Amino acid sequence: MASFPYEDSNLNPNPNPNNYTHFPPILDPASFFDFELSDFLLFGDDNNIVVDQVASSSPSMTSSEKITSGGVDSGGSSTVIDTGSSVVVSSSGARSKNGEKKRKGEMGCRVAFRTKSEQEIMDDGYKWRKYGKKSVKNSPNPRNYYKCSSEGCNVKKKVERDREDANYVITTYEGIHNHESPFVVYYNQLPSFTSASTPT
DNA sequence: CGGTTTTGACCCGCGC
DNA sequence: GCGCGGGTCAAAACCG
Repeated sequence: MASFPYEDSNLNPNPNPNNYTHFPPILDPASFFDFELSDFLLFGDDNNIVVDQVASSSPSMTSSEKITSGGVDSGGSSTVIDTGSSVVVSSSGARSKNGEKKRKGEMGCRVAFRTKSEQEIMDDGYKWRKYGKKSVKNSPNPRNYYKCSSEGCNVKKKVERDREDANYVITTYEGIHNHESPFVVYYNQLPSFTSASTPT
C-alpha cells in the first residue's frame, strides 16, 4: 500500500464533506488527540485499514492531559477540526456474499485507530449508547460496544485497550453516520464561523 | 420520567 | 456436530 484512497469521496463516510474530508469525524472541541503532530501506521489487511497513531514522536502525546483536559464534555475549549492528517478510511469491509447477513452485510466502512489515553470514553461529537461489553481473547481488557444514539443511524463503535499497552486505546468506528454530528450543527451556527450561516 | 448503563443470555459464523 | 469467539439483545438498575 502506497497511496491512500482518502481522496475518493465515494468512500467518504460523512454525508457532508463540506465540513471535513477525513474520516475520523473528530469534531469535538474539548477533547481528542491531535493528529497533526503524529505519524500514522497503517496495518490493515484486506478491506480494513487501521490507523495506528505513533505517539513516540510527539512528546505532547505522552501525557493524556489534553485528552482529559476539562473533561469529556465540558462544553468546549479548544478546537480541533479536520487536522488534515493522513487519516484514511476503507470501504466495504464485507465480503461479496449472496445473502446479506445483517451482521456482516451492513458494514459500509471501518476505521480503527489507536490513541494514547487514560480513558477510553472519548467524546467525538456524536452521542453514543453502550450496548455491550465483552472480554476479548487477545486482550485481558474488555471491549465495549457503542451505538450511535440517533435514530436510523446504525453506526457502531468499539473501544478496547491495547492488549500490550494498557496506555493505548483502540477505537474502531463502523458504518456511516446518516446525520451530522451535533457539534457540526453547533459549529455551523457559530457566528464566528460564518462560512455557512448568515450573520444577519 | 426518559434515557443510558449494566450484565448475562442468546445468536451466529467459523474452525476443527 | 460441537465448541469457541465475537457481536447483539434486552430486562433491570441507575442517574439526571
